[in-house]
Amino acid sequence: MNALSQREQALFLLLNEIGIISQLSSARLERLLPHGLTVAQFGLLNHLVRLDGDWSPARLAAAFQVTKGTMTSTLQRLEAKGFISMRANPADGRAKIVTLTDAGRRAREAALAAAGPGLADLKAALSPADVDTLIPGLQKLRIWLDMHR
Amino acid sequence: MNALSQREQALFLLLNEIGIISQLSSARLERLLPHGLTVAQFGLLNHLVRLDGDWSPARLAAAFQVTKGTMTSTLQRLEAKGFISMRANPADGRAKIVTLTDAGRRAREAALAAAGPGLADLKAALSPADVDTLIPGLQKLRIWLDMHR
DNA sequence: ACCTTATAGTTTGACATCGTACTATAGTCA
DNA sequence: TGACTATAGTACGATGTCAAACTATAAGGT
Repeated sequence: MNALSQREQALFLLLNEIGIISQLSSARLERLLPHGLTVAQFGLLNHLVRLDGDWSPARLAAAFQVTKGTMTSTLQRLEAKGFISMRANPADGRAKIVTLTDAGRRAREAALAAAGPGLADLKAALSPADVDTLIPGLQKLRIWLDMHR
Repeated sequence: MNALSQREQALFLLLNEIGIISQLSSARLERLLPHGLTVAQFGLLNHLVRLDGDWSPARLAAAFQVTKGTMTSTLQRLEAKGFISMRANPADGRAKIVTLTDAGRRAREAALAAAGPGLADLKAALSPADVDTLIPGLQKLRIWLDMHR
């Protein structure tokens, strides 16, 4: 009936918790974001601000570990909002170059300011020690999953 | 420029890792499932098998922490596959009663058997101690998020 | 040069999810 | 009994996501 070992059950529980947290925290964050930004869009803006330089959609897809199709869609929506611009890569006829616009930079600032309080509330849920305990294990799991897909 | 304290940044990183793991592990599981079952559908079948009794869509939505609309949609797809049946609740004209069918029970068995190996592989990623370390903190976070939404 | 393979990006169809709005039934209370 | 409020379920539109199929360009090998 239950074909899972105890260890497998623990792993199952772990992934279950992670799924629920992901869902709840995304919904929570998204409600705070301005300009109708989604979590995916906000993440992309943050990435482009922090790691300046030229990014192709393919590199972005790899960085976020989503498919190219998913990245195409998110980039199109951000472009429609005027927060990024895309141009052809003169050195590679297949590729595009993604650039953050000034409006995108401002939107990211506003989003960060709006999201801050939501994150601050979370301090009540987890102590700094809790967070430090969780992060290494989760990174291990994330890296393993990334390498074995 | 970066309006987040160090602690907030750590929390942000934590939620980021959780989001990526959730995405990768769901995609991984879904590739293994038979009958075109999705993770959401599989979770629902598991729930109905383990916790026998009568469940309304509303109770299921609360248990899975999704909206009623989401649950309506998933239940309709499972019903179309013949894995659950729904009937009106004679004691409450608003409510429905969800029941697992025999085909649903068999599909869940098959799905569990198919998912087992994928979970077993994960043992290579995390030791039992790692899992035991992660679960309490994640539960704390999940419960807090659930209570504050 | 040509053929094969790899990579970049888009499109499409299916699903889960949210939030909002809506209908119908229950329950409460004056 | 009648009005207000709460709950159950559904519908809709938007978004993210995947997988698969497709086009276009690049790179390698013979």
